[in-house]
Amino acid sequence: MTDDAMDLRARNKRATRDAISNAALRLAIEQGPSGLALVRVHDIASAAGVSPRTYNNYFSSREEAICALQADQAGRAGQALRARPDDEPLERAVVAAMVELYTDPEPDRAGLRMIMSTPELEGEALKAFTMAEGPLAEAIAARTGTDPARDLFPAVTAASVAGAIRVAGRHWLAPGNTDSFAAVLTRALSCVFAATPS
Amino acid sequence: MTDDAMDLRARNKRATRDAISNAALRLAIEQGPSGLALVRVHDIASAAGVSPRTYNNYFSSREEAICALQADQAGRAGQALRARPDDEPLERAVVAAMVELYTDPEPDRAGLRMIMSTPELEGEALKAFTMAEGPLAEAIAARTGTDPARDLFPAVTAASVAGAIRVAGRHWLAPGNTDSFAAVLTRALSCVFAATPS
DNA sequence: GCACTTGATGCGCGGCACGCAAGTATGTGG
DNA sequence: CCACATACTTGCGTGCCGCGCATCAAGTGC
Repeated sequence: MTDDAMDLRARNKRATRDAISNAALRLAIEQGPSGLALVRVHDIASAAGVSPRTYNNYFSSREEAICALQADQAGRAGQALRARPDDEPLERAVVAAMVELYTDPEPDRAGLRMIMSTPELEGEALKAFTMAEGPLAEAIAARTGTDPARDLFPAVTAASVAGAIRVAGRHWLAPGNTDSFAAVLTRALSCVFAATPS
Repeated sequence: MTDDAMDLRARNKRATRDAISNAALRLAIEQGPSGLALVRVHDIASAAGVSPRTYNNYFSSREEAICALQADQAGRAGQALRARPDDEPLERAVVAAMVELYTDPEPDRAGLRMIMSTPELEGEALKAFTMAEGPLAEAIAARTGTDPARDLFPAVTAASVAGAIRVAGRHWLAPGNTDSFAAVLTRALSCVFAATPS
């Protein structure tokens, strides 16, 4: 899973991918939410030290490039839950897995704010989040011993968890908030498992 | 709210908007999920009896045009919940409101399948769904008497409800399913309010 | 070292979003 | 009934983008 576990080709590929994605996010943050249109593909590519043509060998839209890191992280949700001990009850396992996933490291406020305050980027991030629901639902089903094909519980819970993470992010970004993301996330997730106001 | 409640200008505007959006959806269905790229703006416009330039006075992307109907419907979620009697308990009110919203009329299988099996359209629909969560959260907060600024419950629940509707849609489209959408939707929503497998 | 695989790049085409400036239909006051 | 104000439609031009194709270079296995 680490760099030296893959051959040179794979490492270079990941390196350029990360370079492009980091450059895209950085430029987007510099321009601010209102200036997304000013972030040209050419700028991203040259900031990443790569040709424009190469840029879209990796991404087919600016939004995709900017949100790639978020997408990768969300994609690990399923495996994060599976990594919890089998005998842990669902709620505890979900909270622990998601807190671990989103606390290492603490999310970048500027990047998250940029994404969540730009409709086009939010849409892209949303897509990534939703893609992650499938594996997460399977992990939940495996843990609860339910059949995803017949029972809607795993899928609905996965969607709820994803939604809670989004809500937590939004609340964490709210002006004047001082709590750690882990704290907010825990509060949000507790709402999923308790149908009454906290 | 009905047609004759607005002046001619507004009625014409809505008429062309609907014409464009219907044409877009129809053409998309004809081409199927894999052929979205073949649905040109020019085709949509001429099918709607309007110039290409007018098309993007209303929509700035094919996806937006195709998903406009879904988006409008989702946007009514908040008001649908507010329309329920004040003394109705939350779960009952939510289920009733959403079933009413999504059963008049029964969703179009072809359109829904088209959208949910095309990543780009799914992303657009997702965005529309998420936009509707805000008003829905406010309606939930008003009903439960909680403060949306301090308590995450309304927002998380709104997100969960939206997620449940999506899951219901996906399950309803699954091959071999014979239940009505209302039935599936009710089952999915019940998962939101019960943290244990049904 | 050599043939093969795979990623990077340059070029060109078709398409799209959108600003701008008429042209035209709709609503209003005299 | 008519002129004026409003705002929707349309054509045109511009700049940017996604992507197929052919080529080149770096990496890999024998």
